[in-house]
Amino acid sequence: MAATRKEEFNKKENELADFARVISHPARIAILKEIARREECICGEIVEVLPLAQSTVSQHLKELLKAELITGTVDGVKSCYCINWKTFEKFEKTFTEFFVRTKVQNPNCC
Amino acid sequence: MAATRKEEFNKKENELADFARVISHPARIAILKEIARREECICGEIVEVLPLAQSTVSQHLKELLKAELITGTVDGVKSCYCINWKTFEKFEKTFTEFFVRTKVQNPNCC
DNA sequence: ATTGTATATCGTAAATATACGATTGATATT
DNA sequence: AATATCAATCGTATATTTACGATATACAAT
Repeated sequence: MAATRKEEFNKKENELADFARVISHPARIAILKEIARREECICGEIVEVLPLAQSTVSQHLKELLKAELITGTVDGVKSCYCINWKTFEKFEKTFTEFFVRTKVQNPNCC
Repeated sequence: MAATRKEEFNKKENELADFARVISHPARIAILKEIARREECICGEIVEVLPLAQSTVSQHLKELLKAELITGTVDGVKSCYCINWKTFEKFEKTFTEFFVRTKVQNPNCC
């Protein structure tokens, strides 16, 4: 790239694109599902389940934290992760809105 | 990377991740919205509206075609693009299912 | 036939993402 | 205090993505 042109698009478009990027890797989806399934997960449990090195899982967790899709708390030497349901709902709403609004734009659809 | 490990994740996870990747750039979202709004778009109209070079828009269109989110037909010297609503619905369903199922996994949520 | 127009493709540069091993830091155990 | 364990971070290699200009191709208009 010369330089990204993302700033030239509007906020909604960038927000949806950013949200999509967060879940655009199967590892991050698997991590989210695992944490949701267990209610809360220590990092080691996630590493055990995923076919990736510990450092790679840690990187993916960092991405999810940055997006605030999960929260992380230190429990002694371990790290415990939970889904941040508030953000999770926000993601869901943003995607749903995109799909619904885009369809509505086109009166002949469906 | 050494080599991607995506094959090691299951089909559903990879499908959702792939779908997310397609809409993980604001230009592609803007293109989809523009096509939906106009019902059908010739390439030039999209290029006019987007803050990107013609060749870059063409690349994004190719991505959307590859994902079958749009269809493209040649009309003389011009190219006309439409939303492929069938795939569009499939995307919507896949995202919705992910959000709903992940929430259901966690009985204490909401 | 020549010229113009629209768009896809090619080549390339640079940014970003993904993955891993090694290291670090912090706590827990002995 | 010494050692073990867990997880974050660093450094690095490589793959992928994004962007553009230049070029090629195909049709339209003159």
